[in-house]
Amino acid sequence: MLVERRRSVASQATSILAERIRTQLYAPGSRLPSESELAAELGVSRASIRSALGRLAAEGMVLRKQGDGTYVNARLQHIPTTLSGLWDFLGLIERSGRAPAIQVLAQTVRAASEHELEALALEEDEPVFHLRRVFLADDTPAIVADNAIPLALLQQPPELCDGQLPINEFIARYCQTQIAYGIFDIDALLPDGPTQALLRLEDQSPLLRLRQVFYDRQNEPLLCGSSSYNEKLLGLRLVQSWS
Amino acid sequence: MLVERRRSVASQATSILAERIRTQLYAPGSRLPSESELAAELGVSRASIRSALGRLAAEGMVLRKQGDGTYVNARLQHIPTTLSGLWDFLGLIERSGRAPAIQVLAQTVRAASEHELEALALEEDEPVFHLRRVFLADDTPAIVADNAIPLALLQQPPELCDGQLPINEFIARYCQTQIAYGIFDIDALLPDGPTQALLRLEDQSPLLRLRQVFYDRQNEPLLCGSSSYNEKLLGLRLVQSWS
DNA sequence: CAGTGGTCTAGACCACCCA
DNA sequence: GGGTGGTCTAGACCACTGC
Repeated sequence: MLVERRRSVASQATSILAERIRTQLYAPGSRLPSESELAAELGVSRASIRSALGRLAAEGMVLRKQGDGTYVNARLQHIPTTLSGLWDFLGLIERSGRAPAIQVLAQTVRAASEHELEALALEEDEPVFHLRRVFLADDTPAIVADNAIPLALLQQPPELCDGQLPINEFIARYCQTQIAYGIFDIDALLPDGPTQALLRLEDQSPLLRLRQVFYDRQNEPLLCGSSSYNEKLLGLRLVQSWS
Repeated sequence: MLVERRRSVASQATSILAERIRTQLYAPGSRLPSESELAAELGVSRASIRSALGRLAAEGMVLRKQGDGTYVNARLQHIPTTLSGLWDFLGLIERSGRAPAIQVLAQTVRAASEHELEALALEEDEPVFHLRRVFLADDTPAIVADNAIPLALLQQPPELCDGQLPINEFIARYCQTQIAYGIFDIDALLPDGPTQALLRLEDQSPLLRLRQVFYDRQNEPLLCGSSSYNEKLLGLRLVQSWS
């Protein structure tokens, strides 16, 4: 049953169960088979099944009741957003039911700003690769994202990089490394002139801003950036479950 | 070594390791003992140690490198906020280095608003218990929080309830149930007059707003509410780590 | 190569819920 | 009491890293 290589058994089990819930093979509100039954059916250990159910429970897709069973959450058929999904702008737009697209506005090399010098631990006057993009939802601008990467990390000439890539894939492809973690600051602000024009905002309605710094496994800064959301358009909805 | 009752071994191990990092017994940037060594030292299985390290890694406190070891994250000495910590306003203020306090502004029973009727799945004209509070950071108002609970859920006369309690303890104490999960919407908005006055805002600077609905294990709505942050004062900082 | 973290299993016991 | 999820253990093998 579970035979793919290179993908963990627990991860495959998660996908299978999520799919069964999505297709309502396990109907909303109904009780799933017990962990032992699922383990036997999929030919894996109960620990692997528990790992899979744990991930689904963390996303709110299922509710577990000790001594009773595991139930499909009937309230969450159309509300999937996790914290890690927050920075996946394309997925965010897609899940809102709109067609996502990326428009690259600028892809340049410039001196690092003061804030970038500190955040990226750079030497004075060290250049960064600056990527400015707009994420469109059904052709309507929804997010403006600016990202700066130390030029020294790029393994390719900047003009050859594909600015359409999601930022984690961009890093993986052109910096030959992986994002281990990120630190995010969320605040609210009134858009400046250019941002207001880019997002085609009529009034001065406030925006959500996400500023982020990503680090690799060696704890070296990879990227810092700032993204402004038109949250009227997208809506940031999270699920948080306890123990 | 690990002898407390009623608290899981993995949870106790998490506390022990977190404490060792906090007190720099494991210095910033240094490598922790291997999982097997920790398991032997604490007298628990490697699985329990891995569970503990997994939680610390999710919060960014340690970085794990396959084939190498687990390292104390030197960058995160003073940046602890997880998604679940976002709704713990007292802790949020405390971690920002200020003295937290709660001021109860209103503790009343009133008819449910239209939005509350739907969110809490109430019958027409059903009353709710409404709690309006301000969270102070060093005596400066930082957050205005409004919460509505179906009156039918309260096991005590509303005037006898202690409005100073954190909302999850309030629910546990007076509704005899527990929050299983919550759905949160984040947006940005300009404060209305009363809010602006309560938070003592001089200009019309935008606020972060968190709207939430909590559910219990039976998937019944427990509470809905809205909290406005003065994020200039507090700052919302999150850590997200991958795989 | 030896040692590390990553994955998985089989089996055990407990706390809890419901009939 | 029987079945469920919650916890924990011991042991195994793998993938990867650094020397």
